[in-house]
Amino acid sequence: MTTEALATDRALLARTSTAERVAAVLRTRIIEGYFPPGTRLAEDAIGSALGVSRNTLREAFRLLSHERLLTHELNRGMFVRTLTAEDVIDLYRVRRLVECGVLRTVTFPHPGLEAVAAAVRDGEEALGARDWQALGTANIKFHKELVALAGSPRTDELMSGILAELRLVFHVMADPQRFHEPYLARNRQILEQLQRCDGSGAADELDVYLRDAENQLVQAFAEREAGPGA
Amino acid sequence: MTTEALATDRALLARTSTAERVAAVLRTRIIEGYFPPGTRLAEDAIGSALGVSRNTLREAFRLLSHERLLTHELNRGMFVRTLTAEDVIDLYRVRRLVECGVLRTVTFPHPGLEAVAAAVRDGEEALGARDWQALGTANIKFHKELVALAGSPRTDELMSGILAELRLVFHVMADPQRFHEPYLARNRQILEQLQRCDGSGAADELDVYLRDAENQLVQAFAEREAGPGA
DNA sequence: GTCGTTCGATTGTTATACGATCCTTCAAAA
DNA sequence: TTTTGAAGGATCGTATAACAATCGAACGAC
Repeated sequence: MTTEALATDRALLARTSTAERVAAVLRTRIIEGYFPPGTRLAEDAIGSALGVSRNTLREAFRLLSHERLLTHELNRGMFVRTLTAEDVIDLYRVRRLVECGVLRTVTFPHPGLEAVAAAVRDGEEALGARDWQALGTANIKFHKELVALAGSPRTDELMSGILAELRLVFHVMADPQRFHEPYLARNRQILEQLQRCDGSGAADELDVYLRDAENQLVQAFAEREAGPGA
Repeated sequence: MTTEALATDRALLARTSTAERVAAVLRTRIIEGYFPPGTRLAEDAIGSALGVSRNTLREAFRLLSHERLLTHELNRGMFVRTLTAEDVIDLYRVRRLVECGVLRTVTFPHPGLEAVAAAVRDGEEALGARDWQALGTANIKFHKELVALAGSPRTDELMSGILAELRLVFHVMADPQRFHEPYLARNRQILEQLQRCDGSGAADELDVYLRDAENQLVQAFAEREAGPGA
């Protein structure tokens, strides 16, 4: 009997520090919109509410600020990040660079395509059930699995951060949940191109796809700028 | 008189926190090899040596662990990251994806090429002066400027992290400083292709360039594995 | 030689304290 | 009226101390 088989179980055993658990709680709250962008997170208030000390909370804050979900102003504290139109543009610039770059390398029957297909199916089922929440989740999973085709831990982590920021962006949309709906059909089309080993064609289509989404979001930002309180 | 012109000076005024300054000191020490990979950084020892409290030091540790220069093991402390051959492979996978992806977009006279040209010149001057330290710095600057052509803050930061990790990798080379020397001529060639707006050709050449460097490093890792104490 | 126990060292976390900085308020001066 | 300056409170940045939890090594029992 070998002990190597247990190596994969190690991650399950690894306990998480208090700071990481606190960060997870705050991350969820921020993404779901409980703490809207611009909110100040006072150390005292949050710390006592969650029952952790300031030191531990600060460590959690630092974790989240590295994920770009919080920004830190010296002697002023932590704030939920407020993204600008320029941020959206940069986020989509990175997405086009990375996602399209990965797709272009798919010129053979890639085993990871099964996970991509699963994400597409999840999205289609969510559409059938009119579960917009699940649809958004499936769409994000689709793009995460696309990048995972590269088999690069660092690229995965990069994408994970980019998508976390994007969830912050989606909050500016009037109806964030339905934002993803029209892209569902295009997801399947890209999947089918990949299954035909036409990575280059898939990349070209994804490029247009991402430009469309970017324009849609930038326009939403422009409208918000025009009439914030209207 | 407008105040907008002063906006760029703001970064200079912004004081840095103690944790950031401590992180800067440790970062330098790690990169220069004073703390070799695998070294454990005890909170007490480092903290008292630098004259900062444990809390502040821990914030600095967290900064560096996010840069992947340190790894954190629960209840065991911080260690200088020890990279594996797989890390090298992944680092170069990301480099090919990002650097080549950026180059491929250069199909017009890009103003940022001046900075790239400056990095090439720096390298050539360093070679003439046989200043291997400066040569390595110039080479890293070359690649950083290549990526900067994308004009994307997030891509710049990603690349900055990748290059920091690479400096850790170079320590496995018997003669890290001269490692970069043969790539200098290829830097100029890529620059000239970019100046001819042949981004695609430059990308193709850089792809081979990076594969060569990767193989060289992976081989050095294999030799180190074979006879660590020889 | 393997297993269980003990013990010292180090980290994880909390609590407290004080100086530094920011924001607000309000009054005085131009 | 607008601007300037000062006082005050609130919050953060940092240091210090303390205790619990955990790890690693040494020791001893079987």
